[in-house]
Amino acid sequence: MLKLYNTLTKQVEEFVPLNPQNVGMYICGPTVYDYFHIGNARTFIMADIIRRYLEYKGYNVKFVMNLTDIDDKIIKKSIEEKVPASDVAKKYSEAFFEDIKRLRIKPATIYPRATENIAEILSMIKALIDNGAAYNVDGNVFYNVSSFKQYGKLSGKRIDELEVGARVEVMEEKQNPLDFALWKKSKEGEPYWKSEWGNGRPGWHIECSAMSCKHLGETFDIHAGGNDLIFPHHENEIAQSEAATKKPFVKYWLHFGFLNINKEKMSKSLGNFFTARDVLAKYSAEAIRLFFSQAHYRGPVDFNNDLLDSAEKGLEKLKNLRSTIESAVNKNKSGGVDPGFNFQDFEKRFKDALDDDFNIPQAVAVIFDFVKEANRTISDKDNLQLNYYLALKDFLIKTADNVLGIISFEHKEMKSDSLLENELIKILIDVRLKAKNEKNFQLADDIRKKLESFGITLKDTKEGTEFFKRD
RNA sequence: GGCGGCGUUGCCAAGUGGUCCAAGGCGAAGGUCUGCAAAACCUUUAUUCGUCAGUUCGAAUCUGACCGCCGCCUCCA
Repeated sequence: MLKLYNTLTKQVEEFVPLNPQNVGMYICGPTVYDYFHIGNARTFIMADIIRRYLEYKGYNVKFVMNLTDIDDKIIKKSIEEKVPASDVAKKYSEAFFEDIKRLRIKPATIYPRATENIAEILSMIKALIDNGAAYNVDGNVFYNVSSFKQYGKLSGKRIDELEVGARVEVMEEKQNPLDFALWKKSKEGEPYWKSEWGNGRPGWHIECSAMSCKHLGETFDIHAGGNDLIFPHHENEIAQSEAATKKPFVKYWLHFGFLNINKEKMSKSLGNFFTARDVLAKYSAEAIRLFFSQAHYRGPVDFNNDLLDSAEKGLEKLKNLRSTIESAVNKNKSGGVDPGFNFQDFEKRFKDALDDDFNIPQAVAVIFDFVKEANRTISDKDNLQLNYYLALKDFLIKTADNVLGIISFEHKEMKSDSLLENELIKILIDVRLKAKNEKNFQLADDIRKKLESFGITLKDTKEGTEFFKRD
């Protein structure tokens, strides 16, 4: 039974989807005005693992991630770069898709964009006005926060306390400083869409309400995002959606902890800003995923190169076992003994960990325990049956590959090995063997060292020399 | 000022009342195997969970105080 922490109730609750088979999940995607950063990557990866785990459990997940492709930051960039806002959005949307692919993030079921859903947005704004939750002031439409009695139920904030803070933008037109824009009147030269209130563009919060409703319905199961979105973004989404539909918006709210650099918030002004691309240039997607998987999704995480190095190193254990499995499978020997390995137990521990509010670090620990146990069995007995190796592979594909995404079997297999290259390596291995037999260890070691520098590792075993290529 | 989070071994980090004298990863030390390696395996590496006081038969886990760190309250994953 899956339990998860719900920000709305501040409690760990049993997960009961609205429909027993199908789960609707929405995550706030990027504003496409720049490359996304490593903190965004954490959110996307955590959401990805949660989604994959729900699928592992047999749910049919409809996973919706929006792209905010029109907003102030995009307009600002378009002015700076003297290109249309749509070009900025196009460029960074494409970069976004490249990056998430490299991070091995499974594509969403659908990626709705704000600019492609203006009609839905307008009709929701209209419904809000009709319901007395919004008002138009000279082409700007605002949400009337005081009209929604439950405003603050997600973030635990109270309207009267917020007003005292006096840090909210002062705008003459607003009835209440906390009211937020649903529709922004366009200024000269800005992109706009026509509406009954005049030319303008949608406010930030409304697109998520409108698009989640369109694709997941008025009430859906899971809404996720970074911690900082709790207020005001998600609070506003609730206010908009529930005032428009008069129905509960979301059943479970999931929020991810922040990524810090040396305990400080990452920001461009502090100069400690890393895009996901920067990090991918130095580290593998699997290492990045493993690194994030070793901390609980709700807590903060500190990011630096040493930690990524550790993760990359830890991955070696997994990759080495993969190599062992693959060379055993390739040999395809018949006979051998069945070590009586308890796969069910590991699978149960893996499930129990993730059922407990997605305790991904615990699930990773189970994987490493599994690796150790598998290696122990292999080093104990040298005549193991093929089925055993296939079962090891099957387990790792189901868990570490398909759910966590920290190792890939498919990728390895698809890597096109040149026949010529392999034959040449075999010749070198033969030469080295002769050298070894003649006790010419210097030559033998030299060959091994040279091959190593091309990423080819030789391993002497009882059954001869094997070689592995690093990814 | 309001709301929330955090402080566990050399580093990262899970655990939130007994089965924990605390998982897993990295690092370190010794050993097995090997011509030497690599990989793997074995052993060791927190009598202790920010501090103090309390509740309890029993606490890293609950309560209180204190110290330290951080986030949100404004665009932000």
